[in-house]
Amino acid sequence: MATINDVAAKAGVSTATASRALNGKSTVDPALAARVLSAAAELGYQPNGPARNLRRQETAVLALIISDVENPFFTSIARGVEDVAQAVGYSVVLCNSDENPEKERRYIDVAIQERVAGVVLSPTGTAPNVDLLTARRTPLVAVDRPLPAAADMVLVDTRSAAKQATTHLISQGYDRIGCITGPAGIQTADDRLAGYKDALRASKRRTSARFARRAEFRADGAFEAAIDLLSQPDRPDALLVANSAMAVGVLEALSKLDLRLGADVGVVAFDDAPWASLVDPPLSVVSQPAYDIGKVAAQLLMARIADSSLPYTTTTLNATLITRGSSTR
Amino acid sequence: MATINDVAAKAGVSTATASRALNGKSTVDPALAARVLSAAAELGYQPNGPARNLRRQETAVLALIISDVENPFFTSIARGVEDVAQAVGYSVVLCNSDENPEKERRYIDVAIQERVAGVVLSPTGTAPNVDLLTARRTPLVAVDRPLPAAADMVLVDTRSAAKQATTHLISQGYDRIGCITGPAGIQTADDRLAGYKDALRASKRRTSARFARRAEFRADGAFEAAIDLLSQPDRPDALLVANSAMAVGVLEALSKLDLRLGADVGVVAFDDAPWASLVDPPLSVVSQPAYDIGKVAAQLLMARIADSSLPYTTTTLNATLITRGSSTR
DNA sequence: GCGTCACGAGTAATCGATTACTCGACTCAA
DNA sequence: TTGAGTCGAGTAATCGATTACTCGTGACGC
Repeated sequence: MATINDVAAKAGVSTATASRALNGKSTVDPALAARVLSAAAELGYQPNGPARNLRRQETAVLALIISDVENPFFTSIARGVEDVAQAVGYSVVLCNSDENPEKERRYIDVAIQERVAGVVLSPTGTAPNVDLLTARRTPLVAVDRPLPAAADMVLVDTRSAAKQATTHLISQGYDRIGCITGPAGIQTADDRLAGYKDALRASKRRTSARFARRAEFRADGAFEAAIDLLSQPDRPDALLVANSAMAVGVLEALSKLDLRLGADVGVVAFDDAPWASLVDPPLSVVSQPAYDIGKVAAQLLMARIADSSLPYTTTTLNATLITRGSSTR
Repeated sequence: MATINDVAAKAGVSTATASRALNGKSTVDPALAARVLSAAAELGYQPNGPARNLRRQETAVLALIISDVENPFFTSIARGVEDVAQAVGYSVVLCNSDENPEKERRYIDVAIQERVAGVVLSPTGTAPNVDLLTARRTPLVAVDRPLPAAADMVLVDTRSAAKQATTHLISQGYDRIGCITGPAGIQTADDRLAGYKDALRASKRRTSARFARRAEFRADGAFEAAIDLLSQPDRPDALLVANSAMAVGVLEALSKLDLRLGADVGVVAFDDAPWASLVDPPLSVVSQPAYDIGKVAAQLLMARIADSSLPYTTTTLNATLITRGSSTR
């Protein structure tokens, strides 16, 4: 593969001049620069990234480590990050930690080793993973879930959204409201449960552990949980569901138990999936501004890359409740 | 950030020995190796990727360039690629070309510059983009869509699946069958249309351009197309839809036009989305083995990285028709 | 007892691009 | 005419890790 030396030789200049010409630096005779450029084109020269990065001690690559590529919420974030990054000439590499702290650590290691310019992370692991980054002053923005560490964060007011959704269910006349949320320790899962309890408490209802269940953020776990909840003698008559994959499981459970969505069991789920309005009745959802999360995160990251002394900020975006038929009797 | 020299100095050995110890090479006194390892741990040493890659002239990173991160079909492929890569110690970086040849080229450039070990590509652009890779003998596997170039490919027998799905609709008594597929020039879109026509021809029906529409592989385009098709005086009584995002648009159109799924308009869509069985009646689909595509692609890529002289192969996986209520009157 | 060999460890070259420093040529003003 | 200043281009150091080659030590065989 052609190197810059080959280009320089072919153009009859020194490597230094070739480098300057290729990078559009000020001080090169236009005639020489043209010779260099055409030599480069002829040879199909592509700069050697590792060599350049080694010398420059910096890269124009951002790592985006998300906890689930198959979750549309995270892929929307990805799109937001990417749009911003592209606009300023950065590339984004997406890594899938799969809610697995070990995989997360591996990708953080890769990010550090490749000396990426910055990292956007939806943290699944615990503090030690993140410390690897902060210890090296790698610019970092956490999305979706807060971090104890010193870092910028972009979050959603998920707790109050959960409260609002639950209050909505109460106002619609549902009485025994349950909640299916994600694993303990995942902040968003805990927040949604907390918001749910906030609403019950605010309306002077007793919160009962019998009506709350946890499962992986997936359809099958939610299915089991819903079957379990809805098979109780005094089953819940409404459910708050913590994301759209879980909503699939819940709706399957309703259908299996022959319960009517809305009429028998009201449902509000987090994440406005494209299919939400296709089910009958249409599904009420809490819509999260995923794309904006990514966008804001990328902007914060770019700012911090430019100036590492910036104070750390936490941006909280609003989720909005979209009521449809599934939360009305 | 600590370098290998710092580690060597701290352990009181030469950099060469430090390097050998850190890489677990044979010929190092265990005592020295232990000193090196503990020095490295103490300093929080992380190798400098660019330096290592520069010297080694190779990386343990695969690039996966897909045309739409928000399409579950592609994220399933991603998961397949990643599982295989992880198992053999490679990392995967995901790049989103967004069906945009220009973005695709940019990411291919990045892949070349970073000297990734190999590329898995769902090609959206035209030949020149890919030539950049083949000219440099970068191992390449094309997925989902064929490539004129010399490369391994992993495809789906999408044409015959489309034929089979259409034949199924015919056998269910639908008479005027339409097709909503993706943009011209995208092979899978063309194949699905071709398979659809194959079936019509095989049953001695006239294929009519009036019943075929193209749109972006998205819900909104398919919505328009469906509205358009179904507003005709002698509207189709069944539709073959080229992917699950489009299916969302089609179902929205049905609902808007007050047509009953199945009874008024039979539908079979490509991709078995998790929500397909939640709509009423459940949606019949052509299920593609996305995860396996990714898995096979990664295996082929690893094989070619190990031995570049391997003959090029094309693997065609089978899609399976899953009939549910939406294709029965 | 001496030469050979094996082995562990160090020295220094190397990967390719960038850039500090240097050098020569030329301009312009005194 | 000459010295200061400017500008363009080349030389070589540098980034950090790997590794070919070299060197010294000690074991072993003849």
